Amino acid sequence: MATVKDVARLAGVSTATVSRALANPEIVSPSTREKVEKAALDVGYSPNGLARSLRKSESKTIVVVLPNIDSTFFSDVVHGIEALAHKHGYKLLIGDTGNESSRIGSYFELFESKLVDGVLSLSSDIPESMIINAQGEIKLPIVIAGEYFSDIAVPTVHIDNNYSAKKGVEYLIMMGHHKIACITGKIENPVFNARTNGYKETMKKWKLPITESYILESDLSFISGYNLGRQLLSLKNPPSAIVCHSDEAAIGVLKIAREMQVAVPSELSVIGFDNLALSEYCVPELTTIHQPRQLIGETSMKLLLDILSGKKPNPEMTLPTQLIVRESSCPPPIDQRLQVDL
Amino acid sequence: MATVKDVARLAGVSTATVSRALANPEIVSPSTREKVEKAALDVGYSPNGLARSLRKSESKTIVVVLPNIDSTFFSDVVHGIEALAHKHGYKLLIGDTGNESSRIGSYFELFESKLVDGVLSLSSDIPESMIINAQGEIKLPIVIAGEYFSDIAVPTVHIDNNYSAKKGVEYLIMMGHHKIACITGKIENPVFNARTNGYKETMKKWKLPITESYILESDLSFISGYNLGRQLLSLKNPPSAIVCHSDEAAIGVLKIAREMQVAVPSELSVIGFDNLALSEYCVPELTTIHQPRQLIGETSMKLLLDILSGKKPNPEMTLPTQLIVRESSCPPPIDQRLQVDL
DNA sequence: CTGAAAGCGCTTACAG
DNA sequence: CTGAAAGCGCTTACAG
Repeated sequence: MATVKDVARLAGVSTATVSRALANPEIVSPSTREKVEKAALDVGYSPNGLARSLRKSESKTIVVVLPNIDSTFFSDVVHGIEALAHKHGYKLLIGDTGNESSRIGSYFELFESKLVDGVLSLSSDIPESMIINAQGEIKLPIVIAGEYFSDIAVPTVHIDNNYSAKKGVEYLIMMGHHKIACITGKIENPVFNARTNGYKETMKKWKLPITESYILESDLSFISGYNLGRQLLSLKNPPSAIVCHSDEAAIGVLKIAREMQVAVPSELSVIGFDNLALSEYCVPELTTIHQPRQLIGETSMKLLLDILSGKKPNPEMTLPTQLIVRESSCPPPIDQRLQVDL
Repeated sequence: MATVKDVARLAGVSTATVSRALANPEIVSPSTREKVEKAALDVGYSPNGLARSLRKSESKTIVVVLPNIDSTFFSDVVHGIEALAHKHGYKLLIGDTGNESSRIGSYFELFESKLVDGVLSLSSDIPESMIINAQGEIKLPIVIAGEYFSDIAVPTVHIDNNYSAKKGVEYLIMMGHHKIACITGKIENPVFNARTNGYKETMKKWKLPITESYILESDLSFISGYNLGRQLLSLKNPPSAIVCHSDEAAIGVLKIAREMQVAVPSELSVIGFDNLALSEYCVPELTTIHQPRQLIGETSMKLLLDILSGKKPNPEMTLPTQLIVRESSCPPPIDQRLQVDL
């Protein structure tokens, strides 16, 4: 491979001039610029990015830590990140943890290794020690997309998970539901913890009982929704509504309901979360909470870009969600309806 | 940041010894090894990956070029790649082209820049000039997951798209269908070209007419399936079956059929392609062609790993597909049935 | 506007 | 088993 040296020799200038002519054409004379450009072309020069990064101490790369690249949710967010990153000349390294938090550490280490300039984490269950040094300061450029609770203001982009979850439950209660079950994610994940609290707080607010057998943890996949849906519908006192903290789980519930001949929505209301494209294509179409996935990605990347360029970023950005009412929800059967005093 | 120099000073050895003690512990004396390890810990040493890569001329990174990270199909393949790459110490750079082939070039250039050791392309419409040099040789470690037609044997991992498409059409014909439409992808993409040929060849083989208005190009999204499905069902002579070259498009067809009150499968059979998880969760459950997505990813990565380690790889690997019969297909109404002489 | 020189941090023949 | 030295390919103060 050709190097600056080869170009310099052919153009009859120093390597310093080659470097300048290629990086800052305006600071060399037009005639040398031309000579260098021609020589670079002739020898088929292409700069060694490793050497450049080593010298400049910047890799122009960031790592996206994500729990699971399979998930439509995350790939949409990554798409948003990618769009903005590319525009600013940043490359993206995949930091898939396969849902094992043990692998998170190795991706954070890429920063110490100078292989990435920063971390954009879509995982929110990160040990504090990875982010904060002994003096209690943030030790690397990082933005977290998701909930993160800490004494230190780590820049975070998220939706209001608590409030969004409440909206769904409240909507059901307004229609007269009171036997409302909840299929959520791993409760140690701050995102699902917040949503589950939203569910509980709303039930409490309306003086509705919180039944343990109505609150189910899962991985929020199709199959989990399917299995836990069966579990709920087999209860001697089954719910009249199920809120799911993912669209996939909700669609799993839709399927088992059909198999068990429980009519949705007339006998059972089902609500999802995310508003994935497919939520509009299932039967019945899914009522769900819309999350601006691509915007979450873009906004996180924008924040990280700010940090990287030395600006003080907003420490926290909350993006709006929206309840999308479609066909999978309606008031419960008359005999199960709750009279709410407004 | 601490460097080898700092460790060397503290341990009282040379930088060469530090490097050896850390990379090949067995070639230094136990006592020095211990000193170095302790010193490294004390100063908080972490090796500079850029310097190492520059020196060793390998980045331990490969770029995954993919048309569209949003797509469930591709993210499953990437998942397979990731699993194996991680095991062998390789990092993955995202090369999302956002369906614009113009962006492919910049990802291939990462190899010249020494930023990646090879390319794993999930895009198959790559200009030959990016792969082959003036002497007609492959100029970089590359594996293509998908169809690639060339005089040069570029290592390729794929399914038999032509044959797989045929299986679906033949299955419909066996049941008596003859008015079979086809919603495919961009025909300039070799993958969809092969599938469409499979469709046409099967029709021809059974002496069935190939109707231009029955063959529709699209981006294979939900919405395209929905729109093109309407177009087909509005024809004065509508098809009794539609084969779609993605599950999403098939699910779009399912939706418009429902809205137009065309019963699936009794009045219309629908077949998808890919066997995404959701194909089992739609209504009716989708008959489709299974593709081993994760295996495609793993196999491609394995091939690339072989190339990277100097082995001659299999130039081409064809992975099996499978027709999965579910609820969305059945024989056509009696009056539309074709009598096939076997 | 240009060149000589230093240096980013590592690894590896070479010599002992 | 260990050290001195070179070098990967670039960029950038410094001096002119």
